[in-house]
Order: sequence, then structure tokens, then C-alpha cells
Amino acid sequence: MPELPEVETIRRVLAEKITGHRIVSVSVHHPKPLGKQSVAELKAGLIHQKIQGVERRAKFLLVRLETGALLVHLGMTGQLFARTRGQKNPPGLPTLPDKHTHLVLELDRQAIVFFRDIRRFGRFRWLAPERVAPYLAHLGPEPLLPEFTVEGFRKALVGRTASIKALLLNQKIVAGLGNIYVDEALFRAGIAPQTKGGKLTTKQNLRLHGAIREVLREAIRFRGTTLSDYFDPESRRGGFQDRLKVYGREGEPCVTCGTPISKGVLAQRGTHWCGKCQPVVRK
DNA sequence: CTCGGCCTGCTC
DNA sequence: GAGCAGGCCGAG
Repeated sequence: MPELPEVETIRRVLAEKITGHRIVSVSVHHPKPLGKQSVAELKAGLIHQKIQGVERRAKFLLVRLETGALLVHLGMTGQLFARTRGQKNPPGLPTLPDKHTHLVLELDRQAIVFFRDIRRFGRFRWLAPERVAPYLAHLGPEPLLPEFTVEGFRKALVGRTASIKALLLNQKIVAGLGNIYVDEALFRAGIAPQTKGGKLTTKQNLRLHGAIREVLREAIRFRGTTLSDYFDPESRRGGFQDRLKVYGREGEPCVTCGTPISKGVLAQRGTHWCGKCQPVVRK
């Protein structure tokens, strides 16, 4: 569910609310998100630790501790909520903790953090200091940092026969895009999602690089996209859903040319595009 | 590189 | 009951 803009929004809100607090108690209600880590190891890593800050790498969140970090990935339906003890539950949202709440962190000064994940595709675990970098080493460049260059992007696509849609979902090529923002970036760049990665022209490559950065920046500015499950740690919805140009707009007129938006399946994911603004070119 | 699997809940 | 959903991983 959450892609880079949503995770970045969560990071900002969470950092503001929990930095400087100390973890007082840890309770795990479902061990699946821990993977191979034991509940005991998680608890030992977190307990009594003071939170130094919250960072993001691709769609991962890193809650930095005095020693090591709590790593969180939200998968499709993961949510993080920061509340104060006794805080009234926002209307329309479940009372926490509910049956989908898998981790509860009680902090000092009455703060509480809940990790909730209906489908349980998400994960959380404690990482020792020396394991943080290796854990994230498989990820490609951060699209909003200077390390994401046009030249590097071009090289990553050379000779690739998979569709550009599949390649943009690959976190090793560029880190942080998901199904929504891939479709939106390809629309903005005027490139059909079916295009083979290695077939992009120099010009398309440049446009796509720019479009990726632009759509992500804009989506962060609007605090992400809420289709159904996404809420920030203060239970607020995002605002970018009203600005999507192709995602979820099958059959509706293209904002540029009026042609009905197409939908198909590519890289096993629902894919949306404008057949006229994103012509399939072969070269 | 592509596919199936992991999960639950919602909409046909 | 089937199909679909914002992600990722491992198998072949």
C-alpha cells in the first residue's frame, strides 16, 4: 500500500512525535512480521532504548535507537499510529489495539506507537548496528537524492527486455516506487508501460527520470495517496488521490486528450495508461 | 524474468 | 464463490 511518498509522510510525522522518547515496554501480538527474529530478541533490542530519530530508505522506516534500529516495512496494508495514553479514538477508525495490531510500543511521557497490518505482508524487527547497512544493501538509488542520476538510470535499463513497468517496480533499479507512482510517472513521461526497458530512447529516459522525481515530490507535498488503508501516524488521510491522472481511472477521460484510460495487467499488476498520450513505440 | 505464494477484506 | 487490492520473495 504505502509507497515512497506515504512512507516519507509517516516518517516526518513519526519523527516529530517520538524522537527523544524512551521505549518503556514492548508487546508483540503477532510474530509473523518478525520473520526469523524471536520476540525475545526484538524486546531485548528495543527495551529502555531512547529514540534518536526516524529515517527512511526506499519504503523502509528505520527508528534509530541508541544501539541499532527498529526496522519497519509496511507491506500492503501496514500502518503506524502514534497516540498518547487515553487519547480519544478518531471517528471511523478502529480502537487500538485491535485484532490486526501486531506490535505496541509504550514510550515514556504517555506516548504509544501501534503497528497494525491487516494482510500481514509487513515486517518489523530490531537490527544490530552492524546489520543495518547490509539489510538495505540490495536497494537501488533514492530517487529524490542526487545519487539518482539520468546516466545511472540509463545504464540500469540497458539491454533489459522486461517492460519498463516491471523494471520501475524493481527496487534495485530505483528504490521506493510502487504500483501507483509507476503508472503516474509513465503517464507524465508519455511512455507506454509495455515498452521494453532497453528500448527507451535517450529522450524518454530523461523524461522518465524527471517524471519520477516530479511525481514523488508532488505526492509528498500532498501527504501521499489514500485509496483506503493509508493514514499517517496522526490518522490523517493523504491528499494526492485527487491528483492521480491514470491510476484507478480506467474508462475515465485522459486529463490531457480525453481518450478513455486503459487498464490491463503487466508485471502481474493492474496497470493504467492513456493509449494516445503513451503510444507504444518500437525501435 | 515470470510466476505463485503470502494474508485479509471488500466488491462483484 | 471468484477476483481483486498500494509489496516482496523465492522457485524454476
